Amino acid sequence: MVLQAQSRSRGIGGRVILHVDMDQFYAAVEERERPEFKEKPVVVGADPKDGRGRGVVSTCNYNARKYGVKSGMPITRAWKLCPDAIFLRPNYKLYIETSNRIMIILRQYPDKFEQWGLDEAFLDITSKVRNFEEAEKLAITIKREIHNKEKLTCSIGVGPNKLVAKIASDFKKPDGITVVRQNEAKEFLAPLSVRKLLWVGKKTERRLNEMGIKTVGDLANFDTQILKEKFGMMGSYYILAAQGIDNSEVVEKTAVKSVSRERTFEEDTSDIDMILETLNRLCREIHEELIEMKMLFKTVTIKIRYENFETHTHGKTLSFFTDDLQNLQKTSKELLEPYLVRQKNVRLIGVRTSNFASSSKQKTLL
DNA sequence: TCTGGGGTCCTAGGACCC
DNA sequence: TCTGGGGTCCTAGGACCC
Repeated sequence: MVLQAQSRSRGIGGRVILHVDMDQFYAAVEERERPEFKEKPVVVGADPKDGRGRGVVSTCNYNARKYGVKSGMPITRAWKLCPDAIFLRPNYKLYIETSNRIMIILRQYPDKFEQWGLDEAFLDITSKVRNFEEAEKLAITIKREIHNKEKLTCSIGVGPNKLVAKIASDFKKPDGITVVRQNEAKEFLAPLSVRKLLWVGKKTERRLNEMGIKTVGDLANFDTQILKEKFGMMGSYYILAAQGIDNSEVVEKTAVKSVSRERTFEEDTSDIDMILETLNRLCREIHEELIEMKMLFKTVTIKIRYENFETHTHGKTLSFFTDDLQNLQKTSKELLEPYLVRQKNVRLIGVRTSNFASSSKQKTLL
């Protein structure tokens, strides 16, 4: 991921990168469609089912945040914090359509463009501007165009690399612009929690905290050898990141490498027929998508999660590429069956296909 | 706090080949 | 006859992103 594109460094002058991040994207799109929602707390995510629902909050608006609701939070907790909120199921079709139009707008501006999820993008505008002042003006122009055409706001970070631009875009939300030059980067990052760094998630944050590293400044001053030993390649990345250095390029995303579906049951179950029926349905959904993409798969991997959250994956690589539904269903059933033991209720099952070849090359590949 | 769904990449061990 | 080293592919698990 990050590390592969990492080795090349830029010549003198340096880069200018924008990170554009739509504000509370799903909730904002819903508010745009239903302006009366604007004054109320809106939570987009799973169905709370009067406090018995499963799943999490995808996005919520600022009115919901006042009650302590956050994305990623269990929907039952959000329901307890704010039972009067408007709880909406995500309307992905609408978000994807909106996202596609926004990405078309953004693509006009940079030399290099990289979409991140539905609502974020990196823009390398190095050759388009002479300095960071011009970059800030361009950011204003972009914000204005998105707002005129889509009636949505975004926050933009301007930085010398992707890491700093991304953290900067999060600095003044919503509807903000934050500019951080290379010579300001280290100072800008130093007081922030290590958690703000790209690729530092919950687990890594905890490990770093246990080593006495809480802020990016702490990380910058820590023994680099120990970090490398403890965190491997990522350790080397963290050391540079803490200095505000990130040489990864803005690159267009390449073709998808896997297609998967998974389902959490409404209640943990031991109903084998129901589980296998669900498995078949997931296979059908995957199959449809693969046909549309004109892709053949060679590897099938199933996933099972028991009621105690113990999770296993089990995969098999075939000796040939195929897009046959019966084969997918048969293979995933064979892979899953050893895990369907009577003593443990099942919470989730999933199927993933990977190891793709284009079906136009079907005849030549084995 | 009782933890979705769709992805990507890294790690580490093992098989297998030369 | 107790044992190298490099390369590639596969498998399972895990961390992270939105």
